[in-house]
Amino acid sequence: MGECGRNLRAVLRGYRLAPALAIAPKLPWVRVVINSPTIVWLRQDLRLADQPAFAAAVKRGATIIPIFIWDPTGEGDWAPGGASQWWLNKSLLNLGKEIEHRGGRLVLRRGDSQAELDALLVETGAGAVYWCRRYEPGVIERDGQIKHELRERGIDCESFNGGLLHEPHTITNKQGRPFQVFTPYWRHCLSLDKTAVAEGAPAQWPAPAQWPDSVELADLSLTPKRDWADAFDAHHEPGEIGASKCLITFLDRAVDDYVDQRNIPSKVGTSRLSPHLHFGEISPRQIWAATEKLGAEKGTFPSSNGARVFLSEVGWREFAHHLLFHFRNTPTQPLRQEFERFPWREDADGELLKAWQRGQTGYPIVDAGMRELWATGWMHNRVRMVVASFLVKHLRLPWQHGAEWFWNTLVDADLAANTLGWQWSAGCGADAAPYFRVFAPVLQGLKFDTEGTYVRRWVPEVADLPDKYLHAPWDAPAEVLGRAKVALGETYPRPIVDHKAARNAALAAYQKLRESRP
DNA sequence: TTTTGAGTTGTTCGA
DNA sequence: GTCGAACAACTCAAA
Repeated sequence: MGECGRNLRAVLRGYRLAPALAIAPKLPWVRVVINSPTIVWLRQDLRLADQPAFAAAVKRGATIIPIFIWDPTGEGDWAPGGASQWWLNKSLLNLGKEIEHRGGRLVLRRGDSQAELDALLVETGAGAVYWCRRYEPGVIERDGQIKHELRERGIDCESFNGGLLHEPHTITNKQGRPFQVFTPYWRHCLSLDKTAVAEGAPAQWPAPAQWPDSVELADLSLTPKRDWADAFDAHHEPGEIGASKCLITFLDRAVDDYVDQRNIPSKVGTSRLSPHLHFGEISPRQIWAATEKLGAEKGTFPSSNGARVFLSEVGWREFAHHLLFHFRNTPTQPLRQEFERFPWREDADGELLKAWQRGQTGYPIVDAGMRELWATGWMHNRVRMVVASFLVKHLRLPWQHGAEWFWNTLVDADLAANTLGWQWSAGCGADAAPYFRVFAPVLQGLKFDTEGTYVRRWVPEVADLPDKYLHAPWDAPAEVLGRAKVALGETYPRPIVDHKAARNAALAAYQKLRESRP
């Protein structure tokens, strides 16, 4: 069916078309300038550079209307959590400012995505809708329906790869199946052609004569009701500019020592790009290009281990998307099905979970991590592994509980990464930690927070303990505790589980799982 | 086609 | 005190 036929059907469905389009329909054999505006639907690609949806809109040559629709119920079971909403609010604020600097406007709407797009098409007479793809199962389904609907109505509707080096559907192993082990996956990706950085939004905005209605940012109610997130400001700078600063600082100061320093939670040894990447304020393509460029200038690329290991972390993000795309039930179900029968511990009143969430387990490194998370919306990756292992193995509580808490409290909460991380920790996912790998909280503390800087910062109750006992206050003699003004069970909890006993119970539970295999 | 070796992040035990 | 081995099972690719 030609454009005219589709336009006709659109009219029959009750949609008013742009006059320009109705008068000069785009026919395959006639080159016609399409004057109807292009809607660029922004989602998790909140940036103006390396933005293929904007690039395509520029190429189309009409006015551009960038929109964001707040549609939490349209995200399946995974509406953005509180911390993510805090970030999103700031990110949208900054993106709106950037667009305004260029003479444009960011149109904000709330409600059902399809309904809002429909309304915007009517209001603006737009003839095209472009967006960058997302990979969450619920979102894939929704977007597919929307694309189908719009195309049925003769709207030029296209989606693009804005957030990955290689999209999941383009990667398979030699048997044509999805990879389940990281190393061969990443080797394969590295053998492929590099993905080039795309063009972005125009410097001078081709603004429509009339902008469609927009709600105020505050109307999206993205700021938490309680004052929980007020302190986040001190730790993060959401937005495209913040993302660039973050990358430049990291490449400038930290990438060369990344291999060692990334494990020290008291230091800024990691890139801290995760929330920026999640919201698409920066793309992995830009990160790749910048890492290569600055490394080449310094003469450290490709020879530097730091850069290589850093880029392989970007690879883990890719791998997470690969797995989520190909194994769509993994946000709630273990990839390895036998883990459905794992004998989790009863926690009827939820006291164990609560103690973990609040950083009251009695293990300082665990509590420090959980409190950093609550206070800043972020937690150092080394500590994420420690607290995850603690929840799943020491407390033997379902990894899904941890995933849910992280989902609500992390500013970088990302369905793909969160799912991979938790399944990896629980040992039930792809390329997972072996069952016998039970992180010992005291050892991890001593190894990666030797001076105790991190624990003292987040668990001030024990700050006056000498290094020797900081990570295991219960081992300290009474007089040492007294001098440090620590009263176990009063000022700071006794350990809620005994490490050795908990470790053995976890190993026994995994043993049981093996034996009960059908 | 079959076999083989290697695989993000650890801990404990015993020599 | 240090060091290597053992702790599954499975995926993937190279031989």
